[in-house]
Amino acid sequence: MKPTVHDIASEAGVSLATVDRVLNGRPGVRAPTRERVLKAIEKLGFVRDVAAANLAKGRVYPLTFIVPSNDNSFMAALRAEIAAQQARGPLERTAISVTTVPAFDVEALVAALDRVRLEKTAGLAVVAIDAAPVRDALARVVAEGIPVVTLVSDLPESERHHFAGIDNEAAGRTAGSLMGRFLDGRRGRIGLVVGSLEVRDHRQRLEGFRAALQEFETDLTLLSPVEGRDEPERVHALVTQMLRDEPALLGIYSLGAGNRGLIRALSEQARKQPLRVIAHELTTHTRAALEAGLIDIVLNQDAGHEVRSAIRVLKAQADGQAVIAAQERIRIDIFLKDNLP
Amino acid sequence: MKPTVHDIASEAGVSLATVDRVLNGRPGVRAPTRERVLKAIEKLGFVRDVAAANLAKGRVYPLTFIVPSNDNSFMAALRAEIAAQQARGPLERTAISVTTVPAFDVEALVAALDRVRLEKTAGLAVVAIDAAPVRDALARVVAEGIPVVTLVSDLPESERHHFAGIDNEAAGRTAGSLMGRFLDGRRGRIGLVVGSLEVRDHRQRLEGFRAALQEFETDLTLLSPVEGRDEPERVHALVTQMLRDEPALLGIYSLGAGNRGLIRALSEQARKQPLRVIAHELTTHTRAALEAGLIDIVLNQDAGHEVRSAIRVLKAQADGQAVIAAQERIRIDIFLKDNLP
DNA sequence: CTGTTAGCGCGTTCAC
DNA sequence: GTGAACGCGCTAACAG
Repeated sequence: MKPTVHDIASEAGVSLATVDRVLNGRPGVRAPTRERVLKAIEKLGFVRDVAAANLAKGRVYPLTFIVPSNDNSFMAALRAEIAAQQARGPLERTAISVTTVPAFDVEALVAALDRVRLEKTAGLAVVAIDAAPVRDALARVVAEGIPVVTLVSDLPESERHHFAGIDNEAAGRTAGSLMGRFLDGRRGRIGLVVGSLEVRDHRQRLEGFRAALQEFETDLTLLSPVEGRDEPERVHALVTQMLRDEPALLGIYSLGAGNRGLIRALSEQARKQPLRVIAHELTTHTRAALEAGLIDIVLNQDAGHEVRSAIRVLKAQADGQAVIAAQERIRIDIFLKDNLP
Repeated sequence: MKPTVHDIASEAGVSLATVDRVLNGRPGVRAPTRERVLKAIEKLGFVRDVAAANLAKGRVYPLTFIVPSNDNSFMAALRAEIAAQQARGPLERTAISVTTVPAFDVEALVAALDRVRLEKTAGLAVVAIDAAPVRDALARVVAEGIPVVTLVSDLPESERHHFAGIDNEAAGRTAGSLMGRFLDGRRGRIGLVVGSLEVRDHRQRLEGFRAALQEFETDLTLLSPVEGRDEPERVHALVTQMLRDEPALLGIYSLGAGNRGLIRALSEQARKQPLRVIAHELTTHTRAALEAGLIDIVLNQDAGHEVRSAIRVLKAQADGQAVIAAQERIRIDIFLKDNLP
């Protein structure tokens, strides 16, 4: 059967405690003794039973999540996923506490981050805002020795250990690449709806979209982006106006949130020629719009994956174990009405 | 802290053994005693520690996989994923044995299935062939009380407990829906390359593709499908001929394997007008073709997910636990060159 | 520096 | 019917 610490101990002629010290890289073992143990491990092909180790340790990981109290469906889904993992805490040996802060509120976020430093948390996951004070506050948390993962929205210049989210530039390119294939050979205009160009994610998506579209030799013109602030009402007004003012409109790329407004605007108009629409995040609203044919494509990041990945990374980091970054990459999902989950 | 069996025992005023009997639904407990225990469990919100339970049980799940010894990249990837899980056996408390049988060989598969019945396996995962003798052999395995999961290729009329694979009709619809958007308003023809129309998966993809494409009001004509038998050489010859004979060809949907041949044929021709190509399974070849612009879209099923899902389902089935089917659904991945993992 | 020992939460003989 | 006691593989005090 599978070799155990006992087998290693007797093979190496030492006691369990010594084996344990070597296994966990703790001090108090002379080099030659350590060598003997390592050789025994090698020889017997020992693999430690993580479940048993955790059981013995009885360790729990107190983790902190800081997320915006945003009203949109995606953030709600994210919070729901965190709550789900919170409920699984006893099973996963985690104790997750969640702090919500007003969206886009730098000061509130900084205050929350500074509060985290006082708690004895084993790791922090935070939806970052792209601002210098946030970067500094994050640095202070890291300086405290607390592992930090940015969630959904990154802050690459900061000291965060990992980012659990999608490559937004690639997402934009994907949208542009699809739109280019949809409208190849046509002549007309494409509308762009963003949340805010001050948000890094949105800027990156926009860049990627433009770059990918340029590779097609088309007579397509991009309208200058309108900012919907991720608010359905505002998006509704902007899109309605766009549809009225631009008879040659062939497509719309909505790269922010607030798609309820987009969908309402689309359903209110009655055009003869089809309009190709690409949006982000699969929610009840965008799903219904896909099924109704109002939206062609939804690009999605799986909030559940992001949350679970963040937890895995934080636990590994807390234990000083390396993570396989490639394995934690969050994929860009593409949904049509035909491959909905 | 988390309540344990000890807490339940003292709360209910019984011993650990009695609690255990109730927990595992074993006989030897009077109804009133059982009630007291259940009430205590309810009251304290007890959730049993699966890891500790497994540790105590020392249980291992001997699982059997039967897969075709096919030469194509997808099956190779599938076998690699199984091997990877095999290596993780000690950690996951599984002991996986793999049997390979010649592809499309009904007799060999039936023989392998009948051999499984003699082993004391805790579960079987098999890439099915759509044939009556296979269905009967599967029924015999199920009759033996062995949980069975079909992998990649299903056999719905059989007694299998679960299917770990994609909805091929939906995959076909997805391809058709994309092709329709790519070529909307054009006039021309679309080529179809299948492996074999005797394979259920391929028939389903074809059906889905046709159905989705019909929803577009286009002047597109579907050529009758050519059968490449999943062999690169054959596919190469067929596609080369198609490209020569059909000057009005606008797109190709390759719904089987052997895409090496497709890619070679595409790279050898030099057309002026772009050709929209959709294929299945992300391999080193199709990935390179995406990046080179020879293929527009690759639909993919994640072999790793399929294998891991099959294992989870088999273990659950062996323990008589229900699985959340929705959670085990294998998604249809869509890849462009822009969102490659 | 190294060894002994007592658990972690649960399952499973055995006696009673 | 019910309970006490031991062990799964590993960690963590404590001794030595």
